Amino acid sequence: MVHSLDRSKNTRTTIYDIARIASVSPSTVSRSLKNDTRIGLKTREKIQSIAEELGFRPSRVGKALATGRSQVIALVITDVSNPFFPEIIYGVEDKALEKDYYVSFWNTREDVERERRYLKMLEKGSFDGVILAASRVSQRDILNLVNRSIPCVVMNRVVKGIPSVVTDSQRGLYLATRHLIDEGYRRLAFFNGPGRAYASRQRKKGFLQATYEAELDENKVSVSHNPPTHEGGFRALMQLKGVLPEAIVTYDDLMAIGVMGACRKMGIKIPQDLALVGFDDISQASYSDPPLTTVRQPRYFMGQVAMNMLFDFLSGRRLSSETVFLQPELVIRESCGCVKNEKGDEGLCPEGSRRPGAGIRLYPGQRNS
Amino acid sequence: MVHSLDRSKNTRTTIYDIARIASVSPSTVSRSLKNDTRIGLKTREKIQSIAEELGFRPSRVGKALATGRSQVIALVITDVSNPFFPEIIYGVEDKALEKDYYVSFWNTREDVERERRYLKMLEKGSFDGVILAASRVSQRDILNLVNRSIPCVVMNRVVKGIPSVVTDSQRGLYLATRHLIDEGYRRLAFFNGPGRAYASRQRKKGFLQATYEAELDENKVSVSHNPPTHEGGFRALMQLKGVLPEAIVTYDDLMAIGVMGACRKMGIKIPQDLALVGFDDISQASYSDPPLTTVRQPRYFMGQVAMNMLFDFLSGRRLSSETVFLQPELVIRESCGCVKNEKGDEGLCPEGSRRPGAGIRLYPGQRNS
DNA sequence: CTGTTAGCGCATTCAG
DNA sequence: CTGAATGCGCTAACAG
Repeated sequence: MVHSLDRSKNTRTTIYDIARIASVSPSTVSRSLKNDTRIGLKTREKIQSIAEELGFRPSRVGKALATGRSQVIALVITDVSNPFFPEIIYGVEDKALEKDYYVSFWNTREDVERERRYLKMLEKGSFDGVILAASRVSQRDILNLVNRSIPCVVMNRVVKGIPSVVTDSQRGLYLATRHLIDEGYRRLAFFNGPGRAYASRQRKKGFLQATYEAELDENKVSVSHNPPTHEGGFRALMQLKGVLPEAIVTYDDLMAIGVMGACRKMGIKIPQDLALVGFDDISQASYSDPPLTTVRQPRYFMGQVAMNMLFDFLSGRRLSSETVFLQPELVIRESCGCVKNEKGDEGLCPEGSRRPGAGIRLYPGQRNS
Repeated sequence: MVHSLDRSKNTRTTIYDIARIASVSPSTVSRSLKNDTRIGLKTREKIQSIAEELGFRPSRVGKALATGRSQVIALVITDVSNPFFPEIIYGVEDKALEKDYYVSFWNTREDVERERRYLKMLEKGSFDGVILAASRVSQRDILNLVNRSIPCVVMNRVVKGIPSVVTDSQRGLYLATRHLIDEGYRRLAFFNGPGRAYASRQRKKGFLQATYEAELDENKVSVSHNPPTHEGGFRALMQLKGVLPEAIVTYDDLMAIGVMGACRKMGIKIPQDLALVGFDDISQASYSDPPLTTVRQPRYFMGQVAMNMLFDFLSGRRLSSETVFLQPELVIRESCGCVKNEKGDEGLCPEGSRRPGAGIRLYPGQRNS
């Protein structure tokens, strides 16, 4: 069926075009396309089929102007090249797309000034909300943003008064340290991240908690602060003085991989001479040499949770500022020395072992699919 | 100075508010804020200062509806976790932000169906243009998208009739292979990527060109096709039969790193037993063990160029469908065995060596900053 | 140099 | 069950 509509040039088809063809009013079209039951079934179907036929795509911009909602949220991260983020991004994206939302990324590149500039652009911008997946600015800056009335959820950090989703990394580090102690290691070092950051403080607590509990000799336990990067780990190991620890836990996997590099250079064998445990379970962790024992954060799930919280916020369903804690999980591979590599398949990445968010169930009403 | 404006609640300040306060018409405000010289300097400044004072942020949505431009472009990539993309993304982003454009990412995750779905969402959507930084769909699909009248630029691939920006990877592979031959290697293997892809065909040509030129014994030269991943490289090496080549060139750095893993496992020493050259110069290449010799693509610059081409397109300045070829550069490190590591500083990432787009100057009117 | 007016595409009262 | 009218915030053509 061909309608007498001028689709000749670049002019987009609107609900008015459809209205004209269907001999109804634009509002009827608008309602029908949303399947509003107030419109008779016949008209509704008729209109929908016409829309289909014309390949009608509603203008998000028109809609945005009318509703005051752009259906776009902003996701602030530090750096797309950081392997920590992809899974978080996918979690956010998948949830967003389910509700026909888009996500726009903002890479601060670890630059506080840049982040501050971005936040300024975001406030009262065209975004319905913001997820700060990694933020280095002060709490004040964040609260400022929020007071400018843009809904916001933060991740990997707790900001009072703002909904947050974090992994309980104190517990994560406790688990890792405890495991090492159980395996008989006594001389332990924790290569922590930058001192002031929320996660660093939590992880340090977890580390110390485990060592205190086991009543380890304080002289055999050390904590240092380093950049949370490959190079940070490399340097930290090279700069060790005195006796080599029996085991090292690092703030994140990138550092652990840096430590591995340094050990290769120094002729230190992992895990024979040194046990090593990381944090995050980035994908490289499973094909490093040896495969890295680490503490997994349920990143994909975290992304989903954050997006859901933002949706709740947007729909006014929940204006709470609760913090959601997700549980980490110790992933034992070979670098901690308590698993023998008999099958000899290290180096290949066991897909099954990194199902996003597997086994975590803490956020009320959430399920892992 | 305090104006009698009700800023009590969530209602955003508009040009009408400013107009009222300044006792001018909205259009005067609109013009003044764009610094339109038709408006008297005094009024302009007065209005600008009022806007400033009120913290006025123009609504992109209103503007979009009025102008038919959303100031958002879509960037289609396969996977944020692929280290190939970050620099491209930054190039696009930086250029976009300069002109107050936002970029929205679309991760196809190497899934052709997903990509097709995305392209459908993009057509006539709320985007001013699309950059396909990595596309796996057919040319037809792409041309379809474009015919739906959304400006489009493709990268890393040449599509007839569409502006493209690609690295001359035939030349890249020629340079790599030629270098190995010059260094005396004669038994060469090329671990290529998937056979059908544009880049694979080009790179294979470059490899063969160099081997023909040097009149290498055909029996000592081999090409295989593999997934362009860490695992693809790992597997390719494990599956080698017969005599180990003296040197291997891989389709990309990820594969090369996979090869390194396999070699460690097999007790093959690089570069003593085997020379290795990658492609791309991802950041890991400089801190692998040993540091990887590779062919650098000017990715940051490519991103900038693509964004600029899209802008040209949008402003109607150039509707050409030219293909821009950028020149690759051979980056010699240690894995090819022609540089001795005397300083012993491998493992650290030499920042200076990866300045984005350094030294490339091929796109007319472009400069590297 | 500045104001008036009329949309851009859609959602949403309020009527009927 | 449906239509008319209005407005979201801004731009731009047309008048002065």
